[in-house]
This record gives sequence, structure tokens and C-alpha cells, in this order.
Amino acid sequence: MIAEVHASRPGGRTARVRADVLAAVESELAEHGYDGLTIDAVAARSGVHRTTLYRRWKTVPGLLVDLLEAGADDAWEPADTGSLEGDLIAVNREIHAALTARPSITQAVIAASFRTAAAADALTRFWEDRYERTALVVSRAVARGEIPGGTDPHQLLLTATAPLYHQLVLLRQPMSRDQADQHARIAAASVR
Amino acid sequence: MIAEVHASRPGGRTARVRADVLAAVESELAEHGYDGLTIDAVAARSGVHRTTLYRRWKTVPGLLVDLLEAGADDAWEPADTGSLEGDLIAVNREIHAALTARPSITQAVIAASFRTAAAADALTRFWEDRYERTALVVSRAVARGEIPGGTDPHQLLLTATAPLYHQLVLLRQPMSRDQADQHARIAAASVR
DNA sequence: ATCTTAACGCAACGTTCGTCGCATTTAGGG
DNA sequence: CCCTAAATGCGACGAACGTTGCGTTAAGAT
Repeated sequence: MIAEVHASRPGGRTARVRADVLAAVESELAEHGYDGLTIDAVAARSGVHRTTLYRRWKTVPGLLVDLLEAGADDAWEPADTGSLEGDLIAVNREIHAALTARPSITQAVIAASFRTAAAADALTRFWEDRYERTALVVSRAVARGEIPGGTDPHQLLLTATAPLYHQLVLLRQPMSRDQADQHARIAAASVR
Repeated sequence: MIAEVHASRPGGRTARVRADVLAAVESELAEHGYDGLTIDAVAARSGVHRTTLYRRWKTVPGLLVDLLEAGADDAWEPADTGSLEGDLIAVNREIHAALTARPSITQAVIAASFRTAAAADALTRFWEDRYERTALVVSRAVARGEIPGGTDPHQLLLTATAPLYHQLVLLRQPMSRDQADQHARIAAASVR
């Protein structure tokens, strides 16, 4: 998620317009949720003309994609708690917080990903990047001799994190933080 | 998912219209995917008037909801293979097949559930029903003495099935049937 | 067979959506 | 400071969407 360095004219007004628009997207999202998020509403709130939004962002999902990329934390890496189980619990708590926040930007972007291919691609890239970085907790555990070297990082992370997404996003039912912790423990125990 | 028994006039023409429409929805879905699924296209293909579709089904997600309910198998129950692991593998293979089919009705309904509350509710009810029935594999395992009595069925099923949904639906990446089996084994082992 | 009325067909309407051509502003370079 | 072109503002347009009023058909009751 590198910021667009080769933009032909990223200066003053353009940057200000982008900031205004993304701020409006966030506010609109907070007030009316994803369904109330429309190009016209964002245009009205931001003071930027409809046509400009259609030209630069094309669609509502496009706006959310940009919001996602603008907020991408390039320095993110999983916490090091000293044990595999502790690391997985920390990861799951982050996911749990992101999915239960109201409004949840993550939930909104997921919804958007079912509308346009561009949003789906952006989200896939984002998650690929995150899971790749999170694989660090597995290699650290291997280095500590906690788990065997042949362990598949992705399978392990899937076991730990998938239940949160499934329960909170698809099944649309509550999940306590304790339950989230518990799934991290199950995953950690599965590779011992 | 009981068929609407108290419909005031479900007879001949009305039933025929519904059958024509749902058939058209399925065909249209197969050819153009969810994005190409529009009220007008379904009306044209089915020979039923636009207005009728708007009156009875309101929205495109509404059409998919009805398709889901029409295809609901009220007799469904999980296969009995004689072991918890075998049962979970069987369940996961069904889910795997449903999510990798092309076109996948399940994937389409999931996409629809992010558009209208009615679709989200219908899907939630459907899954609640399925997971409740699938809990049978857990009670059978308890009866066989395979696992302790205090086992939480939902947590176990979540561990087994969530990775499939997450990988195939949200992460939008492939998963082999062997990997699906593997997650069933991990779940089975987690309660031993 | 007749009647009632729910369900459907039909045409027209207003709204929202996304696009286009053109004028205006302004960032960034000479 | 001036010049060029990218970015934005503006108004209008056509198409798609969803709704409404009214006439017609036919299911189900008497």
C-alpha cells in the first residue's frame, strides 16, 4: 500500500479535495452506515462537485478503497508477547476490535467488496499483506522451538482468525472477546 | 423454512408466476453472475411484468431470498459416518462444494445479504437452522464417548467450518478439498 | 354458473444515477 | 511573472430505477 508517488499533480487543491472527500465519507459512514453512503451525499457534505467524485473515484466502493489505502498502516506488525498463544490472542483481539467497532470501517469495506471488483481486489491485497506479516508470529514460535518447523503459517492463522470473521461478519452474531481468545488457544494447541 | 401456508391466494397462476420467476433468476445468475442480475432482465426472461416483480419481491436480494427459501431442504441432516472426524469432514465437503460451485448460489446469497436487511436476516436464519441441525454430530460423538459432555457444539463447528468461508468468500483465494478436510481434523482434535 | 377480489398486466410518471461538453481555476514549471 | 495543462466546477442530458393509477384476468368462494 505505497502512496501514489507518481501522481501527476498531487499538490495543494487536489490533496485538499481528497482530504475533504475522505473526511466526508467517514462522517457519512458513521451517521448513516454503508447503505446511506451515496456519491451525492458525499459531494454535498464535502462541498466537492459530483462530477469530480465520479471522475476520480468512480463508485462508492471506490471511495472506501481509497479510505482503506489512506489509512493503511505500513509499519504494522504483530505484537511479540513471548509465546505463540499470546501472539495469536493479541492478533485476535485486534480483529475483534475492528469488527465490533461501530461503525466498523472493516465491515463497510467488506460490504463494498461484494459490489465492485476493484474493491474486492483492494481488500484481497490488504489481507494478503496482513496475513503475510502475521506469519511472523509463526516463524518466531518455530525459532523458539515451540512448534515444528514444517508448520503451515496460513493454515494456523486461518484456524485462529476465521471463526471471528465468520461469526461476526457472515453469521452476524455476537462473539465475546473471551471466545475470540479461546479460538486463538485452539489454534495454538493444534500445532503442538 | 416452512412454505407460506397462509398465503391468501397461492393457486394456479400465482404459483406458476413464482416458478417462472425463480427459474429465470437461476438462469440469469448462471449466465451473468450476481452483478448482471437485474429486475428488468428477470422480468424479460420470465415473461412476467416488471411491476409484478417489484410488488412481490421488491428488490434483487428479495428474489435471491425467495430462491433460497424455495430450495431449503427441510429434511437435511448431517451424514452419520460413525466418527466425529468423519462427520465433520463430510460437513466440510458439502460446504466446500457449495462455495466452489460455479455459479455458487451460496456466494450470490452472501453478496445479497450485504445489500438489504431482509436478505441478511434470511441468511442468518438459514445458517442458524443449519448449525443447529449440525450440532447433532457433536451430541452423537458425546453419546459414543468420543468427547466430553461439556463440549460447546457451536465453537467446535465454527473451528471446523469457518476457515472454508473465510478463505473462499472473504479472502477470495482457493482452498483444496484436502485442506478443507484438514480443518475438520483440526477441529475434531481440539476437543479430544 | 355467478360473484368477489387478489394477483397481474400495462403505461406513464418522477427520481436517481452516471456521463458528457465546456468553462474556470490552479498547481507546477519555465 | 507568465504559460501550460491537469484538476475541478457547472449545467444538461439519457438511461436505468422504482412507483403509481387503472384496467384486466382468473382463483376461490357461494
